[in-house]
Amino acid sequence: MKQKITIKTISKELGVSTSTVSKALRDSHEISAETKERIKAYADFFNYKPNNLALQLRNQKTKVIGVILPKIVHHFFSTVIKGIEKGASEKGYHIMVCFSNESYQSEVDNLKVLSNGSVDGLLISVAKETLQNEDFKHLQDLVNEEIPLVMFDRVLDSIDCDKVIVDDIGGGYKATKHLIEQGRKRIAMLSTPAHVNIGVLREKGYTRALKEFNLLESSNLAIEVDDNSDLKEQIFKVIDKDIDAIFAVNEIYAAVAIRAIREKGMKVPEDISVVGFTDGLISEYSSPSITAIVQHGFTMGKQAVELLIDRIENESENLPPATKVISSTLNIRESS
Amino acid sequence: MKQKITIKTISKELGVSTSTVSKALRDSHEISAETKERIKAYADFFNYKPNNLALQLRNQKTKVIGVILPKIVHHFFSTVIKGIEKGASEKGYHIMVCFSNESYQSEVDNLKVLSNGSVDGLLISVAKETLQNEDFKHLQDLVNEEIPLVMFDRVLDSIDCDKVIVDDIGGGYKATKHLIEQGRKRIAMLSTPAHVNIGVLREKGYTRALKEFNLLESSNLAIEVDDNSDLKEQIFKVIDKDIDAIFAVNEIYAAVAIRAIREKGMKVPEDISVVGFTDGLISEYSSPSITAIVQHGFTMGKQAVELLIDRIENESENLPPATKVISSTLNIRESS
DNA sequence: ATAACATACGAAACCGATTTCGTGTTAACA
DNA sequence: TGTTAACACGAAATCGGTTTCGTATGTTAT
Repeated sequence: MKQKITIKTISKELGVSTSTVSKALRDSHEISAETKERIKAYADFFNYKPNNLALQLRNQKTKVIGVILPKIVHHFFSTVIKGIEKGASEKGYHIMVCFSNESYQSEVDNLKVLSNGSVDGLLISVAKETLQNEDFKHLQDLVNEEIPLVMFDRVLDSIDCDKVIVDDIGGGYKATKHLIEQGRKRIAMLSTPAHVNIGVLREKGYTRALKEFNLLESSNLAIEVDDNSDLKEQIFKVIDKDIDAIFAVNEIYAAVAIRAIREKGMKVPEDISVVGFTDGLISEYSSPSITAIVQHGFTMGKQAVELLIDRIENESENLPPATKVISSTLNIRESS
Repeated sequence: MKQKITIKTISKELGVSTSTVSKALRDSHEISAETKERIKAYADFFNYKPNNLALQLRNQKTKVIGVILPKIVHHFFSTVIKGIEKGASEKGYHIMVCFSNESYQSEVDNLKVLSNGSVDGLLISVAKETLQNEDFKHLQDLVNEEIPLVMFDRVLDSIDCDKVIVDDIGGGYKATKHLIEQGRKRIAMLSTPAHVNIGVLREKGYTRALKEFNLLESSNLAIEVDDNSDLKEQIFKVIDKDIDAIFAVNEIYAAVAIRAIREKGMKVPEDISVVGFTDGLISEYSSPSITAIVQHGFTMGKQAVELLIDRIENESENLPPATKVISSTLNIRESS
């Protein structure tokens, strides 16, 4: 990198002190008009730009927000990032993104680096491994150090900070209710293993809807999908239970379910309706297009970052942590 | 944020100088074993972590790489990011991600902020608007300042820096050749407007394949899709030209094409084969699943960042700029 | 003529680290 | 006993800015 021009360079060249240069560039009244002119002209000509690091160190703020995500190649999370970036840039902040890749150690490492002055605050969605480990010391430390922190999507009850979550229960309820209103009686659910929180919550909504319509006895066909064995085989078994609808905990399960149903010689939605969770490109462009619960990732990201910036800029107020719930909506398409 | 513990705090508390503390923590031989012990114990106990900003300012390097992308909610780009992050973290770097949202002004603004010392180098994929404007001053400035820069995917010939691109011509060629080998004779292509480079290049590959098999007269059915009017209508017109295959410039066009073909009462792949470009979730999970050119975004991101870090760490060598071409492969599925 | 004050600028501290260089103490050696 | 070297540590410069405070000069009021 070419040697950058600094205030010191300018001050030497023009025979003034660094304080004068600094003040002149910031248009201080302490400096005479002609001196200002001279300095500004010189700075302009040589394309002087103040060094960010120096400013950040001096001001004790970076205007950078750290974001730690479990993964990126995922429609929901990339939507969340977009929301975060939008909200951040609107308030003059930049974002520094790291990925835990669902790994506990990665999460800890990233946290350590980011929390050392590089950022003014952190946005975190916890890795799966961390959820399983149940070791949250790194996050508790953050809270203890009073570093502004907002958790989103995958949050921990035991950590005392602002949170933004999707209304998973409500989503599960809406999806199931929709199927019931379409006249479906035997509604299966493809859920996740119990340690993944979202599956549990969405299932809760599913059960609530069934209960409300007195279908708990006849329906209640939830299975926990095992990611380690073949997905389609597991779905085949569900189909064999003489069902007329499937509520899938995510888009991919829904897409694979449709394929499985067809392979069994049945039609969607005539024989079996399918509703997914997460409204991404698959739901939109597959044929038939898939009815799905929209998670509003963009809104979630934007709200999370706004909450965080609010914390950062109004530290003194010391308000108690808040939890925002982003409600989900149903996008009805061809599969139901 | 709670007042952070600094070297100065430690030095005051233990009655030694800051130099001693710094040296002790870095395990310098200049410091006696017992003093080291005392200082380390204290630092450990109060969870001392050196301030990143101070280090970065001192060392004149940040170990951060700036990334500017046109968009994020896009399978290809999120894959690229993943590759970038992987390559970066392997070498101890972090990434700072910004989005231009395809806007020229956004790109310029982001560039300005990042290039002021916050990062050691930059990775850029140019915004559409910038490509149209043909105003590349901001990028030329970067090169003039000798800030390490690697452009990827959407690159500019006129800027003298390292580049990583997808082999779009080869991809178009492979896709078309595959269709020809399946016995297709009248192959349509859904391309982009001429100012979008990728469409032009992929079309070049398409034409080359047709020429090679002497189908240029009979086939050569490329249309430029107009994003402002209805996509499906445009595809209907193409189908009416009595074609037996479609090569779509991206996944979405391919998915919509399949839907249009079905609505016309024809079958995929029996009546019309479809091949897409960009192998994302849509191609994988739609039914029929879509044969597609895999772009290897991950590889592209990883190679780009490795090229960049090489530049950063071996500045002195001053090698001439290189351009890497990531070759694409065909992933054959049900649609062809 | 002198006190009072505004003007225009510089010196120095500060943000939080690292590192070079200098120095006082002690031990070893001639 | 005097010289030298090793040891252990501190002072100060540095990275690139900002800001407080002090001060020389000129202007105005008394």
